[in-house]
Amino acid sequence: MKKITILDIARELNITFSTVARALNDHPAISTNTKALVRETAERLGYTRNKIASSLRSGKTKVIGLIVPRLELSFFSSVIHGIEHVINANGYTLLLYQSRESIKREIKGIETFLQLQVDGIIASISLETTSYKHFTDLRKQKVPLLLFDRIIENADIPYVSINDYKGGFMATEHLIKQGYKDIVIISTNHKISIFQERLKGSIDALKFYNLPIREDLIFYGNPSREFGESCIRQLYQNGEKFDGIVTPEDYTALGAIQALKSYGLKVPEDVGVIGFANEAFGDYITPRLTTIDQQNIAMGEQAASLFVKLIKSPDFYAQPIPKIIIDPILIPRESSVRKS
Amino acid sequence: MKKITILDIARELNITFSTVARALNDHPAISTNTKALVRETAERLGYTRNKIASSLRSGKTKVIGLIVPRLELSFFSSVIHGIEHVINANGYTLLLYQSRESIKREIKGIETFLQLQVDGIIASISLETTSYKHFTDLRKQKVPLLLFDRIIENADIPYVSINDYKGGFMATEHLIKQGYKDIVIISTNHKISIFQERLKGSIDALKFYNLPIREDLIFYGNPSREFGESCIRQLYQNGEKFDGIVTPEDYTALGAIQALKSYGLKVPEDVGVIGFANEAFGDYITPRLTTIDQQNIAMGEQAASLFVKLIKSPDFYAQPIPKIIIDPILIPRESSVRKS
DNA sequence: CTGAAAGCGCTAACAA
DNA sequence: TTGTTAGCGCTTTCAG
Repeated sequence: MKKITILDIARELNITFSTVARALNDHPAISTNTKALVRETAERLGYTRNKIASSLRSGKTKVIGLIVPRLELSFFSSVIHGIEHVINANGYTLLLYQSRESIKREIKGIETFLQLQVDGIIASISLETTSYKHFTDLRKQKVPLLLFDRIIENADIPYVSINDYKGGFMATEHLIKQGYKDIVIISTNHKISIFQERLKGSIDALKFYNLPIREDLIFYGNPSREFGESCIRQLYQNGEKFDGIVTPEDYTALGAIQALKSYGLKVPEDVGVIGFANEAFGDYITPRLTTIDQQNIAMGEQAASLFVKLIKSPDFYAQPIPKIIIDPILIPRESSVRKS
Repeated sequence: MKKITILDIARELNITFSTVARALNDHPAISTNTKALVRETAERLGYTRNKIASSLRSGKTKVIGLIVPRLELSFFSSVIHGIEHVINANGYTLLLYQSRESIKREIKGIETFLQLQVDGIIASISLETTSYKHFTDLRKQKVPLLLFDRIIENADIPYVSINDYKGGFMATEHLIKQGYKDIVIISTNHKISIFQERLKGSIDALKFYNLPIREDLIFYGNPSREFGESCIRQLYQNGEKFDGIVTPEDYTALGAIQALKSYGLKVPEDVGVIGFANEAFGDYITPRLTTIDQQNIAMGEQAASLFVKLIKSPDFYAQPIPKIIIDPILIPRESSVRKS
């Protein structure tokens, strides 16, 4: 079965293919009658528009490339939900690429997208990414780029993110207000700004409430269940006194809780734990995990809306570069709330 | 900054653009010298191949469309991991579309993919899907299609799946062997074959071990946490005697466990529960959830490998249609193992 | 080993 | 309101 083109439809109706093209694109200068005829014939012959051809000609693909670190994090799958919704509603299709936290793959993804002539790229950078050339180059090439959550600050690239400083502050403040005093801060050794901001927020919260900043209670590592466990192990082995744990994200918190349990410590009675990101599993575990919500779907929708808006304007990178900062929300659950 | 094309490179080197094209495609009839020269110039000028143009000409896009119900299920994100790996290694790119369990969106996804001239489609059907025309039509149009996990049987479409009958049997048998006797089977009201097979397997296990099949202990609904809870609530309200629960997937099992807990019943002491799919959260909850693993990554890799193999053959739908059936694996964890 | 030339299916400017 | 025509950037056949 040969593929049907506008030429086939034209031949069938004894008109030229450009009339057919116009009819299919709902061009105002075509009679309603011809349009109906063309549509009907298209339907009957089983015509499918060849977007490749129209993209080549028009220079627009109506495809947006999306780079996320990994789909396994429910944060990203929810954001995608939001993005996809808005993007599709505006006639765009999403092309997805996972960097798997590798800068090499991130670069590969951008390359692939450029070859495919995507109309723009939305991305959240990998944990490994410390050099930003592959992103700043896009700006030079005038390829629309918008970052979300894991953003690059001061790069004149539009972004949507949460106020991570505030999130860190809120998380720590929450533990303090629940009466926890010796607070361990688990942070990361990644240079990514969101984690740095969260850490700053945590430290400022301690300061604000006149609690000492103890370097021996601050950990730096690769956020993960394993790292959460290992921090608790170290604390335990060093005989440190502590009763609260602030983590950079929920998996680290999960690991911490599991390790605490294994040492016979009760959460939240003996130790309060708070995560970050509101991963889906946090609501299922025992005790249910207190965390900071990043308004995932809203973040996705706002990112996509902003992107769509900018891409319509004559210069995507016109000054000032818009930056949307969303407020984090504290989700208090069992892991940090002592039954009084 | 104007986009660089092979013409620019040709002009720069005083050769024709067709030589440049051949050089870039590593054509055997081009001297190593010219190739080097062309590559170097391409690099220097910042050339990016326009895949849209080459796709239009060659009729191949090297893009595979993937339709999954939803990314939030870790089963799908893991399978995607496997698929992406193999697909990329073979020079293809993945275009992702979520049906969100809606047949309407599923059809929309296929349409989008066809317009984009993807080289083929890999899909797992939505729960809502009972009519298969949009899939069987692909076969008629000779568009390569491969299904995984949620497949359509007897449609002459290649697929990769697990032996769901065996999975259902194993799950039920496991509970029986653990000493549970009054076993509730939660199934679904979806027509999808995988759930039907699991149910059959469960029932046959009861038969095999000479346990009665009690229709009042079989539930049909929409697999979800809520449905799991509601089944337990009904059982409780009806005063049914039961001590084992087989579920169609892990979220239903999660709901069941939570409801059981709320009624003061202990899992696994009073009631044993087994899930299906080995969702990531199952390992985090208390008690840790016994489940059936579907070898997600392997499934993805096998699906992609088979697809790549078939797409290279002259006729994708040549008889016999290959079907790969993977063995399910029982993952015994706390929710079904009584400490003796 | 390289060049010339046709054309993939569509959009859009210009004519009529 | 419709037709004519020229490409978009590349692949590929046929010549040389």
